[in-house]
Amino acid sequence: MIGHSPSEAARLSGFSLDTLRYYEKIGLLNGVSRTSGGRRVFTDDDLGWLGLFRCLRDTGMPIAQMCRYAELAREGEHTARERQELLERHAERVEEQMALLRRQYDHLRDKIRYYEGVSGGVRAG
Amino acid sequence: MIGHSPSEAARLSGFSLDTLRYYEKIGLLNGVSRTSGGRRVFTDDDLGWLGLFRCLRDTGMPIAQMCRYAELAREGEHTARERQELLERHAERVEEQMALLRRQYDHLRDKIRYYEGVSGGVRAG
DNA sequence: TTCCAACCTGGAGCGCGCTCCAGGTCAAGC
DNA sequence: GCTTGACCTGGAGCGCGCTCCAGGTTGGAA
Repeated sequence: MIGHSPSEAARLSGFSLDTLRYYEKIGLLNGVSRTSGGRRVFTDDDLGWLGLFRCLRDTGMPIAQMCRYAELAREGEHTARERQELLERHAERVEEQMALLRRQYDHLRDKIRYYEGVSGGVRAG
Repeated sequence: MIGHSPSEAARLSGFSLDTLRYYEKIGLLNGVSRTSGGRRVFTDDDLGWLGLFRCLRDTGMPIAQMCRYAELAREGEHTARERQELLERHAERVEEQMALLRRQYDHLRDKIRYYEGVSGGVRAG
């Protein structure tokens, strides 16, 4: 539970320093503690949140929705169901996203296969 | 080989009218023919290109790179190898993208599973 | 004590990919 | 001929998610 410096938090989370500050500024990251000199100290719990944000961002969740989730979590245990539903709906969108990505990847592979064949008669690129 | 109206092209390609015009403006879509009155007529070949652009966009290729590809295609058959390599490199990035997406999806599902368990002791959201 | 790298703040700026708008033209149906 | 809706152009504007900047502070090492 020793704190982490901003640069350490950046390294561990994969977010830039500016992004960490930005996340705090918009209220996504809440209550990050400070040294007496005013410098941020990230706890393991903060890093846990950052890990979640990393997951949600990588799967395409808009920041506004992550803010909503974080806010719910701050409101306490009685919002657990709503948070769960939020994540569930997101997971469903991710599934669609994965399906689309796979379909288009297959198209792309087909296209490449045309090029691998004899070099004649390829249309539309 | 009958031409398609702009709105038809939009419907068939899934791009908006504005996007079709934008793609032509930046030179991604090239040489779209016109009626005597100045209105666009999209050929099946144009739609083929739009289908490719749809595939590439859905898989996250930046527009600049699609422009590069289209330009190469215009230069003729001798750029076939370079185009193939461009697509191949893109396909590899898509594979990484899919792997990341799956990993993060699994994390997300883990997270949801915590909520499905008893409602106690959940950290970081 | 002095140095310097890491950190702080508020706010402006940016890159991307569209999206919207004003003001005008075209053409099919009545 | 008139209406109406689809279309045209050039250019401004937007939403997102950062990213950068200026100018100042902090704090550990030499």
